[in-house]
This record gives sequence, C-alpha cells and structure tokens, in this order.
Amino acid sequence: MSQFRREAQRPDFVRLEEEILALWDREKTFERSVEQRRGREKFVFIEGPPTANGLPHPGHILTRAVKDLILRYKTMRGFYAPRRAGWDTHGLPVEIEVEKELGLNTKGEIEKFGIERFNQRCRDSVFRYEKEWVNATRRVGFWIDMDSPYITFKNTYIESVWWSLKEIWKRGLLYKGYKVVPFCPRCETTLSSHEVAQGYRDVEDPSIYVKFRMKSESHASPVYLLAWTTTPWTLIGNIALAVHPQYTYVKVRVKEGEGEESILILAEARLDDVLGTQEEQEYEILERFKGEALADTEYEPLFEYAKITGGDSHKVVTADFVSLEEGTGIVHIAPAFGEVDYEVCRRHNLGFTQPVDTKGRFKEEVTPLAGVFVKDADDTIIKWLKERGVLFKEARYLHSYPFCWRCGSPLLYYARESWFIAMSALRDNLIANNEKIRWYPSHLKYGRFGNFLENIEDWALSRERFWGTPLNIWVCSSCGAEHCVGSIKELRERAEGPVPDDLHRPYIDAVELRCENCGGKMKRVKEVIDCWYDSGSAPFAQWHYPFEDGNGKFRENYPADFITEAIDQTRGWFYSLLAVSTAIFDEPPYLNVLSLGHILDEKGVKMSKSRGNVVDINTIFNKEGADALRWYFFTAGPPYEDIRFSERDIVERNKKFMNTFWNSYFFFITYATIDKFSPRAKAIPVENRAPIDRWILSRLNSVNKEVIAAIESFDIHVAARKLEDFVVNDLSNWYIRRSRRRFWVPEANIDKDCAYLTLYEVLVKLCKLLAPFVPFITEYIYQNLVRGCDPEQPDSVHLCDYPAPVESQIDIELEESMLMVIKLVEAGRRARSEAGLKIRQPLKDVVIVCGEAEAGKCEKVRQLNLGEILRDELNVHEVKFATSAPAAGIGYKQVSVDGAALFLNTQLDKELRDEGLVRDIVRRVQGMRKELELEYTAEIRIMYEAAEEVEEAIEKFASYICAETLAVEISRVRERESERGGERGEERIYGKNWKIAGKNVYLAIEPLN
RNA sequence: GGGCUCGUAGCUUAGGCUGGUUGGAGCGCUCGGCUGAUAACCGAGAGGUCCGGAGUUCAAAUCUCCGCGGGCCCA
Repeated sequence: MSQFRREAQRPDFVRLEEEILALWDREKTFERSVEQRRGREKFVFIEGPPTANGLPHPGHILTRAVKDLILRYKTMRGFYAPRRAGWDTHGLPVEIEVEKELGLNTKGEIEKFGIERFNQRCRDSVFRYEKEWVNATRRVGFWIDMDSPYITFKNTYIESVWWSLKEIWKRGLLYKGYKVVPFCPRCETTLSSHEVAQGYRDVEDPSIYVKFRMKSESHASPVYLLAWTTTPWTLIGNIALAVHPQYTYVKVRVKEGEGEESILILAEARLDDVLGTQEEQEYEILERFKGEALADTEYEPLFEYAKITGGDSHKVVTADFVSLEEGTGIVHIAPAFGEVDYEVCRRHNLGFTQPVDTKGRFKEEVTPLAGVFVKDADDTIIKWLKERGVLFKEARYLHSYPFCWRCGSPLLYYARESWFIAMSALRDNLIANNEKIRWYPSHLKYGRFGNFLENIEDWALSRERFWGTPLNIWVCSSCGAEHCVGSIKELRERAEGPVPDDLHRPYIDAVELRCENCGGKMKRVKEVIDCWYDSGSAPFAQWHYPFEDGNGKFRENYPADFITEAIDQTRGWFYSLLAVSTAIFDEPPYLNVLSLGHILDEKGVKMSKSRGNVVDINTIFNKEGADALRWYFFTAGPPYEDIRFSERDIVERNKKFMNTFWNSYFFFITYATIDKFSPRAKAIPVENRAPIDRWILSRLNSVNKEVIAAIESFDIHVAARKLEDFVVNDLSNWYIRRSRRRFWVPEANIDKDCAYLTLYEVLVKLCKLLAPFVPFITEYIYQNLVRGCDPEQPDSVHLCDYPAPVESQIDIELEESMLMVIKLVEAGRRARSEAGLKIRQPLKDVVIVCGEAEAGKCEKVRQLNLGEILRDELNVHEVKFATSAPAAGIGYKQVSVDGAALFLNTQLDKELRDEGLVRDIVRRVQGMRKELELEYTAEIRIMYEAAEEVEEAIEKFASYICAETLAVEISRVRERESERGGERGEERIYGKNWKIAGKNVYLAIEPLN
C-alpha cells in the first residue's frame, strides 16, 4: 500500500515552485500537454510579440499570466493549443535606445557612423534582455514554445511581409502622398505621438488677426476676410482660408486707426471677442450669410514667395472643423504645416507648397527670409503685415505647444512625403470584419475601436529611418515607373547584380532593378516600414506564408481564436492585425480579443521607467512566488480594469487563499498518514455518505459549473473568486472544521472512510480546477495526492482533463438547507453573545421556529439530521423544531434569522455548569499539549489540584476528559509539581495554574512514550 | 480639446444590464468568543454625502443629462 508523503505545516512556496519547474523541464510536461491533444479541435492563439530591448515590466507578467491561464484551461478542456513565442525587433524605439548608447543625436550622425554598423547594433540590442524575458516567462509559469519563436527581422518574415505589401500594391492600395507629422527640425526626425505627448509646455506666442483682401468685390472700399493665427511664419505657406458652411458670417464696416474704414468678413459669433462690443467700438453690420456662400471666393495672396504646385490656391473652402471657440471663424490653411490643412487642400484639389526645409529654415525662394529659422521669422512677418496695413490686431497668446523631448526645440508640424495604405477605402470591410470579433470588454467593439474604424484614415506606412523592414518599392530614375517586389526570387530575377543575404539596409539599398518600361535603372525608395505592420503580419509571416506553406500551417492557424494584450494595443496591435488581415484576406484575424488593464503603482500612477515606480517582479517571485502573484492578478478585479499593484495585497491574498488551500491539504495528509488511509482501498457511493459529504460535493460541482461559465466569458476574477470562496468558506471553514471529529476517532469506521474519501475527492478535483490558475502548488499537491498512490493516473495535473461538473452530485435543496443551518448557527452565536454565555458552556436546548416560507428548508434540515450540526456548533443538549415559540417568561433568548426564529435556553443548572467546567479543563489541556508540540497521537497523564467542587466535576467526567485529550489517567496531586518541569532535566511534567470559572485550578501533563 | 472608461467605508472591492426592505464583504481598528489543520475562524461594534449637481419616477448606488477627478487612446 502506497503512503502519502508527510508535509511541512508551512511550506516554502518559492522552493516548491523551483522544484516543479525542474520537474516540468525533466518530464517535458508542457510539450506533452500540447501533443496529447493533437488531432483534437484547435484553439489558436497568437502571441503579441514583445521587444526584448528592455526588462519585462509587471504589466507584461500580468499579460503572460492571463495568456497562460486561458491556454492551460483550453488544453485541459481538450483543445489542441500549440503556442509559439514571438519577438518584435524593428522600429524607432529600438533605434533610439541605440542612439542613446552611441551618443548619436541626428540622422546625419547615424549616417556618418554608418548604417551597417548602426543596424548591427540594433539587431544585437533587441535580444539584450532576452534572457530576462525567458526567465520571467518561465518563472511565472507561462507555457509557450520559446525555442522556435518567430522573429520579425528574419529574412523569411520580411519576405512574407513583402509578399503582403505587393498584394496591397497590386490592388492599387499602396500609394505615395504627404503626411503632416510632428517634426523636430534640429534632430531632423519625426516624432511618434507618444514622444510628442511627453513634450508639451505652456508658452506665449503671437496672436495676430490678418486681413486677406478679396478679389472682385463690388464695394468702394476693399473687403477683407479676417483670419487668426498664432504661427505667423506659416502665412508664407498659405493656400486657402476655411469657413464653416453652416455658421453665420457677417460683413461689417469698421473704423480703423485714424478714421480709415474697412470692410471685414468674420463669423457673427466671434464679433464681440474680436471687435469688442458695439458700445466699445463702432461697427456696422452690412450683411449676414451662411459660410457656404463664401465657398470658392478668391482672395489676394499675402506673399508671392512660395512655389505652389499641383492645383489651385487662395480660395475660400468650407470645412466642418472650423470652430467658433476662438479666432474669427475663418481659418488660415497651410497644407505643409497642419494635418487638417493638408486634408482640406487634398479634398478640394488645391495645390501644395513647402517653403521650409527639413532643418526648419525658409528655402531660397522665400528670398528675404532664406535660411532663417521659421520661429525667428515671426517678428519680421508681423512687421511686413503692419507695413502693408493688413494686420488688424496683435496680441500675445498663452497655449500649450509641443517641444522635442530630446533637445527641447519647438516641434513643427511638417508635411513629409510618405507611403500610405488606403485603409479609408477598406473602411466598410474593416467594420464588417470587426462585426465577427468578440471583444472583452464588449464596449470596445463599438466604442473606442468601432469609433476609430468609422473614422479610419490611410495608414502612413513609411518611416525615414534605418532599422526596419525595407519598403519593397523600386522607382525608375529615368521614367519614374514604380515596381513592388514580392519575393526574394523576384528580386533575384530583376536585380542588376547580386542580391544580399540580409534584406535590411544598407545592403538592400544597393540593389538596382532594370525598368521594364524604359530599361532604365530602378532604385529602392529610402524608407523602411512602420514596425506595426510587421507585428500585424504575424498570422501569416510567422509561417513564412505563402512561400513554405506546404503543410498549410497558416490556414490551420487562421483566424486565431484568441489574443490578449493590454488596452493600449487597441489602436496598436489589435488594429494592425485587423488592418493587414482585412487588406490581404478580407477576414478577421482573431475571433476573441481580451483587452487587459494596466498595472498602476500603489498611488494609482502608471508604472514607468521614467517615474521610477516600476516594481521589480523578481522580488515578488523570490518572496511570495509565482502562484501568489498569479492569484493576486486573477482575483484583484476584472482583467480589463487597471490594478493598483501592492505587495501588501499579494501577501494578504496569499495568507487567505494559498495558506488555507495548503492547510486543507495538510490536514488531510496529517490524518491520512496517521490512519494509513488509501483512497484506492475504499469505494463508497456518494449517496451513502453523510449529508455534509454530499453537501461539500454538491458545492464543489456547483462551483465547477460557475467557474467554467466565468472563464468562458473571460470573467477570470469571477472564476477565481468563486474558487477562493469555496476553499476558504465551504471547504476549510465549514466542511473540515465540522468534520474534524470524524477524522479524530481512533478506530476505523464507515463514517471516517466517507470523510476521508470525500475530502480526498474534493482536494483532487480542486487541484484540477485550480491548475490553470496556480499551476505550481496544484502540481505539487497532485503529485503527492494522486501520483503518490495511483501510478495509473496522468503524471501531471496539467495532463488531466478539466473537471466537468457531475450533475448527479448537485443537490440544490441540500445546499440551501446547509445555508439555513449556517445562518442558524450564526444566529445562535449571536444569542449566546447577547446573553453573555460563552460557547464552551453547554446549554439545555435551542428551539427553532420556522416561518411558512422557510418551512420546507427546516423540514429538510430535520430530515437530513443537520440539527446535529447545530447541536454541536451551539453546544446544546437538544435541538427542537417547533411551530410556535416556547412559553414566554422563562429563560429563552430570542433572535431571528431569514424567516425563522431561534430560542436559546439560557437556564443553567449544576450539571450544565460542571460540564462547562470540564470543557474548560479539556481546552486547557489541549492547549498545553500544543505548547509542548506533542504528536497528535501521543498519550499523556494529567494531574490537577483544585477546590473540592471542581474535583467533583472532574471525577464525574474523568473518562470524557481522558478520551478528549488522549490521557491514560487523570489524578489529583497533593505535592505540587514544578511550574515548568520540563526544564528541569529529565522531568517531563508540564504544569500551569489557571483560573477557571473564577476558581484556581492547577493542571499538569506528562507525556508518555 | 475629443473618444472610451473608472469613481461605493482609512485601504481593496460586490451590487449597477433588469430601479423596490436597514448598500454587502475582506484588510485594518475596538470588544467578546472558538480552536490539537489554519499566521485561520466566529459574533458584536465604530467607520458610507454610493465623486458632485440636476432630471425621470410613488421610489435612484442603479436610468438620463451636466460637471469634477483618475486612467487609456487620439489631437
């Protein structure tokens, strides 16, 4: 007969987890858990690839824990769920890290340093912290294949990306245009929105009202359109003026300066702010009309320097973005310096001009200002306007304006050439594919994400940078023809010379193609692509589709069943996946997406390196352990909400759940070892077991059902909390506490077997239910509990099937009745407390009177003999059920509960008092046994000294006392033993003085071997 | 500035979709009790403008609107 291994009362969870990690490595448990489901229905997961050029953050650990939970769960449910790691390796963040290391500040410096060397540094840096990532992933228990990850910089990956871009290009969805981007003129680089957001400062800028003279007006005096700007230098690039089509505009006659009159047009709603109230300044409203009436009117250019190409200029256009909150309701439009400006001009087929170079200085054509930094030109321009009499008003304006976070230069919004994917043309497809996706939480679907799709803009794909997937477009230097290369094979066929082994810059830049049109030389455009496109291509590029896809890996794994990342990925990876997938396959790339909240620090502030409030998770791993951390993440709240990370809370949850779970197991092991209980030697049908056994099994199966339902809808916190509640309340605080005596009886009997079997079954099933949540402790317990006695069972809890609820074991009536009993017990305790009768004092009886509504439950309580529990818990001799209250007047304390009333008999007699006294003595003796750390089975001898009436009680209940305390005898001593005999050499007697029921009692115990 | 989201006791939170007795619980605090699995547990108590205001309704933590504050994303 196999035996369970004995356990420590307080385990070292951290060491235990390390042992389990070694076990999994040794036995290849992960690989086997996946492989044993091969051929079953697939559950496809895609790992959102992280970049390993920084240390993993607690947020990454949360994401990994959640991914692991779902994948382990699905695997146990029978799905084939292979999972593969991935690394995102390209992009500006990588470059910036390397720039910092090398002390490089501008693109020019990088080029001087050498693109080849620079990119090599980037390539090295993206795996700098790989070891830390791999360790943290392993340590938190995230089972994912890290031996053959997909890597976005690999040629095979790039080739798939190229293939997909060519598909898009062939459909005419890849085009070249302009994009207005935040640009640092000193660093000569665009900044990401994230970088821009870091650099806002409040500054004072000029605020000027400028008069644009209209052509062909019938008035005697000139008519001006009045516009407002805080960036006078942009006036050089003015192309148009915008008005709102629906707002009311007015033509007013105004007196300016020395009696001169002019006629101005502006929005009526802005009159008071711009001109002052009519009392302050005289003006006369000549006309009122809607903005649309101004559409297409032409005006005189302020300056003639800019070279305008590609269309008309100096016209009024209508646009909805024009607001009445500031300015004049007429907006100066310079397409080179504003995104909306650029869009408006494009929509109205207006021309474009870029009078400023990439260093932020005016170009040659702006003759008097050539070479002047734009911000320094403001004063000159204002002076010119004054001289020409077109400056209506001048002031200063305080607003927040972005500066470069690196060098502090004011940023310019600056139109750059860029390659775009025409996502706006695919808007309806995006929306239709989004329909097929289930979002958790659901509001994202039509909220943040849906709104974003409704207003989708073309994807500015290209980056004028170095370390990224090179944009695979070649342009003929003679005829301007474009060609998009879709594979390495095609590149070889078309190339004029050898094709490099590495597809990155600078090697690829040297490859020239022969133009099929004119035979000229084609050179690759200089750009690389946005790395979001890389990760958005993961569904197919990780399989090198369509090049090496003979085994159909891609089709088998598309679309994914499940992805999850943090909420900030909504417009990041969640979008880039959908965008690429829609453009190429017109299908959704994933069917379920869970968006997770962020990890904040204790004060509710986002954890970030720059704030220095990032918790080192290795501290947690080494102190509390991975299970504790996981359990904390899962129970802290809904997965989609932010978590205020606190180590104190982890410790607290640990105490509550992990320790209680362990103690339940420890309790079982302790007694099972004493009794040499073997679950395989017994088989007792559940229906033949005690009501409390059937109750805990019923609860377990009900919880099982609820847990499955909750996980299926990603309500992880609900599932975890139900399990915690079951372990702490149902199992530990009720079932085990109530069942202790059944295990305690020395001789074998059926009831004890029922208790053992039930507790054993509950613990084993609980291990399986908890396995995806806390994979270490459950594995450890499973190894002892199951593998220890039955080698036929799967050799890991993670190779088991997830338990299915056994309907036949669910008995809702029983659960309700037990709940009733629990409530009655609580009520009884309240009654005792109010009557000042402690629980150790036995009482004669308690009477339960049920109201009509609860009559059924009470009847059930009686039938099942659950009154026994009440009797014991409340320490009364008898529990009576009655239809009416006991006769008033004598000695009953009444409390009410949920439609029932409980009457506690508070009358004491000598017999009851003696019993109470004896219970107190037993309690003291037990305490002393514990203090001596005696084995549970160790026998003792008891000696006492006390007043006569106490002695009388002890004599009367001597056999009871002995049975309770495993004493062979209890006797009165005349000679006082020492207070602490044990300390006096071989003497093993331990004695103490007590005050019991107001009387002095001396008690001493002597352990016997 | 815009979109989405969250706001309940000192702290962590349940409830909110579907309005209905005194808004539950855990940690911490005070008092009492229980205990040979448990650093656990049980009972009582103190602690709430359910972020603020308005509206709908016989009735609002819950529904609507307007604010305020935190978070994320976008400008």
